[in-house]
Amino acid sequence: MTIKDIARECGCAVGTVSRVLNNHPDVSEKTREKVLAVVKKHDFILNANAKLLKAQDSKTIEVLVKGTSSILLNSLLERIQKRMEPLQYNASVVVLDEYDNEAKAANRICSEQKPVGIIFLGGSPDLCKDDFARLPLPCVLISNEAQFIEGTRLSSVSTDNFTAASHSADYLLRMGHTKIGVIGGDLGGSGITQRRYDGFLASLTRAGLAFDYGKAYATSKYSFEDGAAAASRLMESYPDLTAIFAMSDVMAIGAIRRLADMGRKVPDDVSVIGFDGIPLSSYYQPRLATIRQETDLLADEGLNILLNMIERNAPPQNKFIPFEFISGESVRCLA
Amino acid sequence: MTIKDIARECGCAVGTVSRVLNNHPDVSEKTREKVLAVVKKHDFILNANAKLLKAQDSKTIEVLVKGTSSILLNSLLERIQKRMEPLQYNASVVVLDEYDNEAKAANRICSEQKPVGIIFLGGSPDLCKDDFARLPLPCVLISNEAQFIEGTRLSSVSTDNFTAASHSADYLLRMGHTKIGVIGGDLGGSGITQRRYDGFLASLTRAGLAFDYGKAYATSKYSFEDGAAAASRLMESYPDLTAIFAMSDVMAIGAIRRLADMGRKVPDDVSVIGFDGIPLSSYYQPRLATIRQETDLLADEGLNILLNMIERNAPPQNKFIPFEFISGESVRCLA
DNA sequence: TTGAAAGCGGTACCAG
DNA sequence: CTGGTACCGCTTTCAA
Repeated sequence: MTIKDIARECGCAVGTVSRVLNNHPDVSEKTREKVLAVVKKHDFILNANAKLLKAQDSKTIEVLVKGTSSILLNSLLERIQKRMEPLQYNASVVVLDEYDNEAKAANRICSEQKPVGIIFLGGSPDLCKDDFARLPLPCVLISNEAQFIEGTRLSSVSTDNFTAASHSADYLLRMGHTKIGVIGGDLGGSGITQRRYDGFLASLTRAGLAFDYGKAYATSKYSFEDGAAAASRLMESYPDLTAIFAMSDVMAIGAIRRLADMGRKVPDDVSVIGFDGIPLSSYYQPRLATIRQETDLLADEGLNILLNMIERNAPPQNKFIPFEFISGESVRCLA
Repeated sequence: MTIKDIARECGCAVGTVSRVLNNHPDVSEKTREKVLAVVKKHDFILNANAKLLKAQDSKTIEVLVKGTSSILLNSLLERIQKRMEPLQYNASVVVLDEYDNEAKAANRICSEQKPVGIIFLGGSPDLCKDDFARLPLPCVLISNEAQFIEGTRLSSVSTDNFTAASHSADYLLRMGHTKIGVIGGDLGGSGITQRRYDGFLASLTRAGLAFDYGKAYATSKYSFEDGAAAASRLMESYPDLTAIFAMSDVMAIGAIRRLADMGRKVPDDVSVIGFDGIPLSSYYQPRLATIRQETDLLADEGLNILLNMIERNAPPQNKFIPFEFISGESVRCLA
């Protein structure tokens, strides 16, 4: 079933059918109705491949998601889809594997889908600045900071990870904790992990405390299981710690569970603080102390910036959106 | 940058470049090398739109995911992608909104992407049997039961929801609970919710107990928040219940948290049992009693069945995979 | 082994 | 307002 078949059945030319299906105004009402009737009858839909092959620009905004596993990404995605709905653009979501290069993928998608803009969710963009720099269209990174990538039409909206982490650390210090362990991702690069670590360290330094990376830092992936394992290692290398700063809620919860299994109750014996503010954090027992990232705001701002770049040719922009500290029930005051 | 540009630069015809890029054997080694060099130099990639427009069949298996929000779906998706990697097929993932018709979408994708098979994750297929019936290629539903859809090349792999729910109910009964509330989705249709409800009821009936739907059933969506709200309603309509059967772990956790806030401790005051066996269930406090669905097995079996249909023209097949009951810490024995 | 050319299903321009 | 037609980038058949 092609546009040709429809045209034949309507007794008109393919061009006419195309015009009807694309809502062009220059078609007589009579013809339009006839065509629509036949189209409906067959449930006909235009072949997107042919359409894109021809098109110079589609009204599509591409959303590139890297790693579906994160709860955060899912809520961002949901919000973006909802916000795009009433707009003249349509969203196309592409899910990338954890390990493939999002900028390369973006370049390919550009030439194929011809989107008017791209939204990046997740991933760690420092890996491939060059590929990012090559992108010829408006892009926005959501939840990753892009301040460091230059020479592109690349914006970003994110939480101020440095300040937020520093805020959490200050809270722990204020509650009388000085022996603090950290559970986080791999350091290095300009990723989120490093920013959070820097913020944490800055607070400790300001308070005149040293941080012994070797005994007080445990590396963990983004999973309950890994968070739990990291907690075990931490308790071994740093048995007298009184608080743990985890770089995600998921790690924090893995840690809390493991601590409980080791007979250490949170917050009575050990305090734990998370990061992200996922819904679960307020449904866990105990409720997690954490940094709530306003995912809806992140998504909205990201979209706004992108639309500004697309429609008004606005320059790239790197924006922080405010975070909220939730004190929860997982930190005990030693003072 | 098109195949024409490459051809010009190589001093050969487009057909030759195409043959090289598709690994056809009938190209001289010399020509092949020259073409590949130029291709590499420009990082050239074929335009997928043009390719698909032309192609009769792609070696693509389409994965249609409905509703990203579910943790279960994400782990299924991950597993499927991993398993497909070494195969001759490539996976293409399409994420659908909660509310659009997956069978219609599948029909469109069929004519556009020309996949060799489709995997459906999530959604409730009873809505549109006709559209499913129209699908002209091997399909498999994972985690949904498709026993009832006829006249299609439609297979399914799922947990035996009826038996599993019945098993949970029996467990509660054996622990001395007779006043049991239920938190679940909308009933009706042949969806998972109804199957679980039927299984639950069957056990109660077998034990000679009546179930008062009006006071003992609270409807909830798949979220912590809704599970919590449902728990509130349930405690109001059925204050003296001693156990709650929740149709998902997420609902169960929402309920447990709300019960705690109402001063009812789980399992001391109220017992709660979940369903799904998501990773969180064993990291929550208390650990959840639940039905563990073997997601990896679900994914593997689904893929196997699909491949059998594609490659050996095997008939559709509806398969249950075994589940595991986890007793956890959220149910108290009254006996 | 290679080149030339006919489509795949649309869109958009040009004439009428 | 409508029909005819040249392309979009690629694959594949047919000849050379």
